[in-house]
Amino acid sequence: MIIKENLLYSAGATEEHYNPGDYIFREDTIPHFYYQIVTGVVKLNSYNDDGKEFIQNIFSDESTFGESMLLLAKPYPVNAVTISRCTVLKVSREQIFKLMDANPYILLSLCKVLSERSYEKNVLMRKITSKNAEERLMEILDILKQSHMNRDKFSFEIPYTRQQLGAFTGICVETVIRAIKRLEKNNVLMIRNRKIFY
DNA sequence: TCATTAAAGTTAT
DNA sequence: ATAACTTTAATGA
Repeated sequence: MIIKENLLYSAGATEEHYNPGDYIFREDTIPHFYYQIVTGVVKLNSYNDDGKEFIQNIFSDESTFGESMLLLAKPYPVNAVTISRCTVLKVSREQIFKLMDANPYILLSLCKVLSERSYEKNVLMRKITSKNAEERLMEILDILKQSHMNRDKFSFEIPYTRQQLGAFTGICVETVIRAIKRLEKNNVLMIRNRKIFY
């Protein structure tokens, strides 16, 4: 959790409810709010000229998203779309700036979040330059697993569909499917009723 | 090696 | 039932 919920409420936070597929904000619009997920999963995506989706990031419970654009007051370069039912706290830009003024540690934790995001992007960019789809996929599986604790083989259920993995890596679904099957043959991962365990 | 297209199978709502 | 997701196969860059 980046900012305590009661603090957000004291800053006039409103609780927003979304159904899967709802847009929280759209590309090219100006940010006016700080968003923090209470429950649910949100993706940041964009579409290329062919209409192919590219997922930039996926966030779930207790994380904030779109904060860098809010601070900069630059138009969103991505859409925020809910993947599941979501409850999200929403605080106006003015109020969140007041909060940061009054609570230096909030500023600090925001800095930390931004640094983390930047670091993750660097790692991702570095890894995603791997040659073939199979290796690229393995790299992002590694990254995803790092966020959850258990290091054991096959202990981590990938919380994404093959389509989402494809949109996340820029690989088409069919290739994801084939690559994953090959990885299963090589004992890198395990498939149990269509769920991927890594 | 991989994207694309098409078509069919499976699961979730 | 319908939509969403997965799978297989053929083709071409």
